[in-house]
Amino acid sequence: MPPLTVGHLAARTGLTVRALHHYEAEGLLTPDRTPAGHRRYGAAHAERLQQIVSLQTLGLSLAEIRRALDAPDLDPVALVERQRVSLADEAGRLAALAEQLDGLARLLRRRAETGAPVPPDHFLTFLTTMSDLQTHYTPAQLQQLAARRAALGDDAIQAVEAEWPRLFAALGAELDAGTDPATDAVQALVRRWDELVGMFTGGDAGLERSLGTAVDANRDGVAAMNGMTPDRMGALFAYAQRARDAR
Amino acid sequence: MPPLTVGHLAARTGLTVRALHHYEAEGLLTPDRTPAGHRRYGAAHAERLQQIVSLQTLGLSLAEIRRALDAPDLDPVALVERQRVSLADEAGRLAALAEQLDGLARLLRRRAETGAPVPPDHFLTFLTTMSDLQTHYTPAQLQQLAARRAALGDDAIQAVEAEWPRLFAALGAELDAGTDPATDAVQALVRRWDELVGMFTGGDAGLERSLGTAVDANRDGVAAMNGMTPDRMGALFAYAQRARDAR
DNA sequence: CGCTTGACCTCACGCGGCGTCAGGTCGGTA
DNA sequence: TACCGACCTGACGCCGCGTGAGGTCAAGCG
Repeated sequence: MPPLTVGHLAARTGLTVRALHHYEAEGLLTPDRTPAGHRRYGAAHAERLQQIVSLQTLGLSLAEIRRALDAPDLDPVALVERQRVSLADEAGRLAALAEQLDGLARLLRRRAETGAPVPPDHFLTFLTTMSDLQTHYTPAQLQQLAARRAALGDDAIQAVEAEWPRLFAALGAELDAGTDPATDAVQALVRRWDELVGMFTGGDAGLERSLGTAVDANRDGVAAMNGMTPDRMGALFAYAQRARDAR
Repeated sequence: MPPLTVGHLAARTGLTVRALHHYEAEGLLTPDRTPAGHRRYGAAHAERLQQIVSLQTLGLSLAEIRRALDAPDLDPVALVERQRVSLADEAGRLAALAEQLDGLARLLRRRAETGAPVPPDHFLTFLTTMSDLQTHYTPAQLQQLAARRAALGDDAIQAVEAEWPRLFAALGAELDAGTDPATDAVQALVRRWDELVGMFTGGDAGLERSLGTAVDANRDGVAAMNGMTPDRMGALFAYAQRARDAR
């Protein structure tokens, strides 16, 4: 097999001519030259290129690849471990993002189904509220929440989230009627409230605390997301707390 | 609350002064100015900044954010859906990468345990072989493989991968001894071989075919990864095939 | 031989989201 | 009034190439 021109090597590897030029400029892969200055890539070059591409798929930068290829004391274990760590970080970031997007999508679906689509300006309020809520959780907690949701399954989540508005409405009705919080009916509603929270947190006390402070710090946004005024929501929360205290 | 200076707004939001300058240069957030030209950010600016940051966490570029904030007809559903799709792509890419890194890590561990650590030059061969192997699978198949492994659990994988060298050794011994492939002992070994492959593919015929072509196309590398010469591996494969034909 | 066509060459800017100087001005305090 | 820190603008750098611009080389055809 005679040496290849850049174009042919590019075609074979699926890379671009420009990329090969770039690798040369970076000192990664230096081909031979014809008298007129055209590049010639032999078998050894092709092999080195394979290694470059492989290391690239592992997420190494070109500078790191150069160091790795030029260092004869390359430590495979350390290299792979480093990449695994940075990959894990990246995966965590993506998971948090997915968490947020899924939450947002669920919220939008719910509103669309109940005939109350989210207008653009409210949407941005929701969005910032959700972002703010997330800042109250540690990355580990976010992963925990995602795992929890995965365990519950999409349908169960849908059901739970659809139940919240109904629960708030029912409790609000009792509040307006002036029902004593110690009444069985109110007690049942509040127990269900705590159950729903429990499904979300999986009973983890740390998560429950984080949820509490997150909601406290974003009362207005949370109220808007549930279609209530902040005052109304405050009253509902207080009423529920009185019911809990009563038992 | 009086208007904030850049420095104070930066401190409050955790952004940098430079970032705020940049947002202004991009037309995203234009504060008021004092007579001397210093920036003043009021409540409205802070709110808009929140929205900018939120949209950024969703993975929008600054240009996209500007369009989203300036367009009064912003469609939340479409926006969230778009981001979810691109996120899914990204997650798929990461999963494939994780697959590769985990495979590599397992390989390295296995060699370290058997007292045959991987030297740097061999490591690069392994690496390119693994990359090449992956090109024979579709992204969907790679996710399938990852799921399969997750289902099996780490320990089972360890066990399976530790068994391959023993199996090859045992079969090689029979081959060298000239044992008839129809013999019970050989038949048992080859059945175990097929079982191990089955654990990997989950019995999926498409996956099995892909595995076959992938290995065929990378005999040399696969042989090296298993500590054999290509010839030796070819002989072993042929011997196993004769055993299968015999039943 | 010259002409055309396509592949090759080098040089250089562009992208995205800022980080990071450099060199000068403003505001509040000693 | 002098000083310090915070502010200002302008400009380059990063990374992995994409994408021209403008010129040269190689090969086939008449």
